[in-house]
Amino acid sequence: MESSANILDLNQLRRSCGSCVLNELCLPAGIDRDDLERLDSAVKSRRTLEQGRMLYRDGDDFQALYVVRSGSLKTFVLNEAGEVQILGFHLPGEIVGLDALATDRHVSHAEALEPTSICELPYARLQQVTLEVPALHRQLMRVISREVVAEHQHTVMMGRPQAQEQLAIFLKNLTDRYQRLQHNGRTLTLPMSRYDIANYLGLVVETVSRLFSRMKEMGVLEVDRKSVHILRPDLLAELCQSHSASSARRPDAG
Amino acid sequence: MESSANILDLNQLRRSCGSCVLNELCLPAGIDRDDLERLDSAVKSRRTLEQGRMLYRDGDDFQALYVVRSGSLKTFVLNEAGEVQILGFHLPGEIVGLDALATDRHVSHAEALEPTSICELPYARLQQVTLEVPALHRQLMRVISREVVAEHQHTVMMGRPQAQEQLAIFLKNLTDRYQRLQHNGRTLTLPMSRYDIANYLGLVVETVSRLFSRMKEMGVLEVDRKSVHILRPDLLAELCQSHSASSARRPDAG
DNA sequence: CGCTTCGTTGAACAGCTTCAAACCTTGTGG
DNA sequence: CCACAAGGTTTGAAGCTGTTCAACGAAGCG
Repeated sequence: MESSANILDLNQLRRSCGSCVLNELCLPAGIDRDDLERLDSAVKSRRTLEQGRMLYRDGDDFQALYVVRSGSLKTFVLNEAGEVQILGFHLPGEIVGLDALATDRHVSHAEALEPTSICELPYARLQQVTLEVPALHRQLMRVISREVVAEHQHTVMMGRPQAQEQLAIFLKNLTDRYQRLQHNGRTLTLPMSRYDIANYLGLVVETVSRLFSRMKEMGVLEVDRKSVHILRPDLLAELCQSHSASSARRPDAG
Repeated sequence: MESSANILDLNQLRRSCGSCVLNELCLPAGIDRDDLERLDSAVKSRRTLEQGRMLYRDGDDFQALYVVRSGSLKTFVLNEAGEVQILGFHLPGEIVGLDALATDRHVSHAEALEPTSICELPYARLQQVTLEVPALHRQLMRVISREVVAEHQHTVMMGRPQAQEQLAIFLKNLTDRYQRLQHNGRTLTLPMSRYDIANYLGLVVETVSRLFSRMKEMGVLEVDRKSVHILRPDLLAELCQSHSASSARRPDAG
């Protein structure tokens, strides 16, 4: 097909599948090998994207849900003025495309942040299989619910009054997610730009850049462009806690 | 059961049902009267909450999904420091409880903002009915997807750099939602406090209060405590547009 | 090698937050 | 019924954090 296919590493794919939502879509639901193979052969189909390529756009017909196999995506919306708001970053094993279930059209954009391999789940076929394997329905709901909860975390992050806290939570969340992919939990290569991080957090790029520098000075981490090494996970965790004494403490406890 | 039941007005309930997700759960999916009645009798069960009462709490077992019939809810999470982050306000016809599908436990709180009537959908029974009426499965997915999209809108709102823009979008969104409930689209009674609004937008209460005052001075609206009357919907719509020339304009259009 | 984009740093500014006080509403108990 | 308490709301003044504007360096790409 195209040369970007060789970039993909088979071992990485195997690692990805181990933590793939597809896996969770089947295994814990008491599905036997027969059904699993039916699912596997029926709905899987691979697809690769170069950096910067769109998986889908706002307005596209809904065809499928997608699971990231390797690489990463960002999803975002544009307003009338052409301003971006990034909704999420999606790592291997994570699902995208749920936005289109409501109206049969996508209402956001999905773009590859790096060379990325995608597992496509044509919805018509997926629906058919969930009909034949009812336990899958429940599992699919679980996966979707996780997406809802993940967005809650994004909200919490954006709601923090201190930018440093926001970035700390962002980095902690990212390391946690990469750790599940059996990466070294302390070193990560950010697939997204500073602009993307800033936009995702509701900040400007200068602020994010300064915060990285400040955290470096504090000895929390080392940064060199896309590469981040967490020197003091304990300090990072502490920065995730609020240090402003006020801010929305709960009035009553029950 | 309890005296709060008389607060509920039958006409209002009828209005609510007209725009209820349950309605959309059935009608447009080509479900016949027979199936519809099966769904209706199987999953509906009413429940009322006084102001300040919890529908569910973080950690509660997952029992059911809930649809607001009348009144309103707020959902929120608490961090270790006891700080609140409000995730959403939920008006008649809207669904809550999806957060628990992933882990079979709720990971957020839901509290009544006013005397509120709830339609409970015990998940076990709902699942059974969706098994018998496959078209319902698709409809349920639509409803959930709408929830995802609604959270995207929350993200966009929080991502705006100007507080005034945030509040304008918030008010516009709220009037639009009440309008679908066949209320007068220009007058609304806010069920939530200024604190709640501020927290939802990631601001402090003083800022929200000042913004209301400023919008009043601008002739956009009239405010008296919980009561808000939109005098100039056109101006409000304009305030929803960004007036800061910069902020995340898209680099490329293709 | 020059161009463009991304990232970093500095200085000035603006807007939101913080702190403080007063007002109003609501509910409670004398 | 009124006084008081408690919480919600508004307004003012000061401070600070993040933004804006600007410049520069580094990396990626033709």
